[in-house]
Amino acid sequence: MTEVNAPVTMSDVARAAGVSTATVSRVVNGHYGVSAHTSAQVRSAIERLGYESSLVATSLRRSRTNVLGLVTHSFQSYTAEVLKGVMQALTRSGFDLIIYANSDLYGSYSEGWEQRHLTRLSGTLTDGCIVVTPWGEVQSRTPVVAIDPARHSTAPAVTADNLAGATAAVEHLLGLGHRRIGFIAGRSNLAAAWSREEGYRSALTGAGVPVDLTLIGRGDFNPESASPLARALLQRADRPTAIFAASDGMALKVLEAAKELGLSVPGDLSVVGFDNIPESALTEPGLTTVDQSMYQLGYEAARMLKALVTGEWEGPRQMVLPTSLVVRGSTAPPKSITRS
Amino acid sequence: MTEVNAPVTMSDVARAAGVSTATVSRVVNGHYGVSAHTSAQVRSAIERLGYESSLVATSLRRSRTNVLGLVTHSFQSYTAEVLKGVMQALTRSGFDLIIYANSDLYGSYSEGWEQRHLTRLSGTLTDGCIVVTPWGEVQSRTPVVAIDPARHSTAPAVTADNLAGATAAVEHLLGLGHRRIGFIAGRSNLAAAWSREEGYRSALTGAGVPVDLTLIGRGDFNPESASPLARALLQRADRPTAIFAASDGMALKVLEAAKELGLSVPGDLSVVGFDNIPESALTEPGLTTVDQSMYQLGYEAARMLKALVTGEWEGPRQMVLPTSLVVRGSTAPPKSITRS
DNA sequence: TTTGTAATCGTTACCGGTTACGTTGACAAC
DNA sequence: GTTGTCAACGTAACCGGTAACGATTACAAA
Repeated sequence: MTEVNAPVTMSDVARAAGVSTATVSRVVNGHYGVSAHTSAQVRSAIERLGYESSLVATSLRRSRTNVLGLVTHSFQSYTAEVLKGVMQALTRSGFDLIIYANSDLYGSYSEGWEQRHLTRLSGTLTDGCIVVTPWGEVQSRTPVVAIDPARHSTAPAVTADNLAGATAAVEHLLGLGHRRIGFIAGRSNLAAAWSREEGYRSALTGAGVPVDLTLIGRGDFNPESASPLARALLQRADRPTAIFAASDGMALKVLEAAKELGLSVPGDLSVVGFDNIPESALTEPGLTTVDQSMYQLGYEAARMLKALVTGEWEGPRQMVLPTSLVVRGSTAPPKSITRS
Repeated sequence: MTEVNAPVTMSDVARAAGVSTATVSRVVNGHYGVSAHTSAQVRSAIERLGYESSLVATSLRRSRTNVLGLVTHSFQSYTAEVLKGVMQALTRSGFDLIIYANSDLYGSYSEGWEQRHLTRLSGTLTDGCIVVTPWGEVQSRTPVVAIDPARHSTAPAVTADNLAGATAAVEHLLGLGHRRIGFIAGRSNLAAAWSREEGYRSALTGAGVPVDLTLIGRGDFNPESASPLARALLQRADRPTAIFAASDGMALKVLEAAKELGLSVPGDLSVVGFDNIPESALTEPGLTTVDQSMYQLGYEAARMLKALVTGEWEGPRQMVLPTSLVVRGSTAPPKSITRS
């Protein structure tokens, strides 16, 4: 890297080409009203000086920047998968992507981060934003698409079919013969968390198993939040024979807790997660989970945002993507039951 | 989301509080020269209107923004792992992160992308940048740390010990009894690609095995580039008994090609990769590879950049992190050899 | 030759902040 | 009473671009 103290600006180019900055601007943006000769002069000066327009200055003055934003609270496996999908959807679209992530100055779960980030970017920098797991409603001058939105949100959003997924997961456990099934919930203001709990409840009810509130632990999707909850459930005299966690990150902590307590999985305890993050396939045994294709979520969100920005979107503004159960080694019939 | 057409600006706050924008700015930035009473007035107005400073406007005028940048050419597993490390290092550091990725308008491998991105950001938006796998030297007003830099670069950089890793990988194959070992190289202008090839050569030479240039395929780290090369190697009459690919992405394509040609791994062919991306553990059989902790690369790069920006860096400006061989199911002794 | 029109290009206000500088007024020292 | 000092605040220039508008010129038509 070479340190350069004087960045080359548009007026440098203008001076070198012997024209005004307005003309340079016209050349750069391909606007009407520049003679071929002048244009060539300017282009040559740009080339010679290595000029590149400042994203900041441009976006301050202009409404359209051809940059889409993505704001996220933290950066984990989930986010990474989403990002891959977003990038795929944006390839050769003419839109660049800016991802903004904060350094958590206000603490891990400071409310309103999505609004703060959004305001800082959306003022001018980006033409629209994707918000990953927002906590509430947000305001913005430019279109916003949420991935895993807050409950009761009517804003554009892409989400997985959490209800069906959770139902399938619990029905899988019921089918294996489990009746005492614990649940570790996610942050309740997220629609995803709510739907997954709803799936858990309806599957039980559908099978004629009463919902035991003491078997429900209140986590917040943060893996660490699951450890004490899992331990509490597993140290009960009448411990559940299976635990369904609302996210893989939390499910992995359940596996950890079981190991610490000397319980074998799936012998003494079956565990099911939700998300199908890459890590869930690497545990021993592999984690049975619900796949929600975070890649697909990102891809569809980006596609929708792109179209909203250009004003071409015609489909529904809320999209639900299918989920599927992935059965791995962490689930088996409970010991006390012998299935035919 | 609610669409709002008038974003609240600093002058809105100033008007509401009955002061000038200069005073608001002083309050926001905690500068000297505002009475407690006025300050309270302004703060109240900010709260009431929900004002948030525009990152763009601020960075245009100011030199310091407390935002670090990361520019990358594409977004794959490798990048995602790096990002996790970067975010970890930046947690509670007071620096936010902006990731800039382009949409590939100029084609997948347009030269000079890193300089273009950097110039657009570094003008003002960021205090410094991490560049992931740059193709050449870059110029910038602000500090730049490269991850996997170009060859012969003397700029600040973090890289894995590619030479040792590649040597270990090939020695592993040699130890299993392989003698005809193919190699699929990476993009040669990257130092990483060069070192990995150097490791391949020196391991062979060290074992008294002559380097057969026809066994070396020239890839570019792009997974797709490996497919035809792998097929070419495997369709030879005297096909190699093992292939070492300079990246996991390419190694996975070798596995694919082998499968298509009806070759069993590791029975007919051993395969070794480099990187240890999550996917490499999920294949059947698992891919033997060299772990380079991309997480660690990101973490250290961010740590270095942070210190360079604040002027506190004292260590060496080029850092090499250790690698380790991860043996999985894709390597075994060649069929013709029986080891004692 | 005069006039109209369109092409070309410069001037300037502006985007939303920051900051150098100037102004005001309160208070203390002379 | 005058002067000096300093805190508190406003004014205006500025960052690097964009775009509305006005000015200039060339060329064709009258």
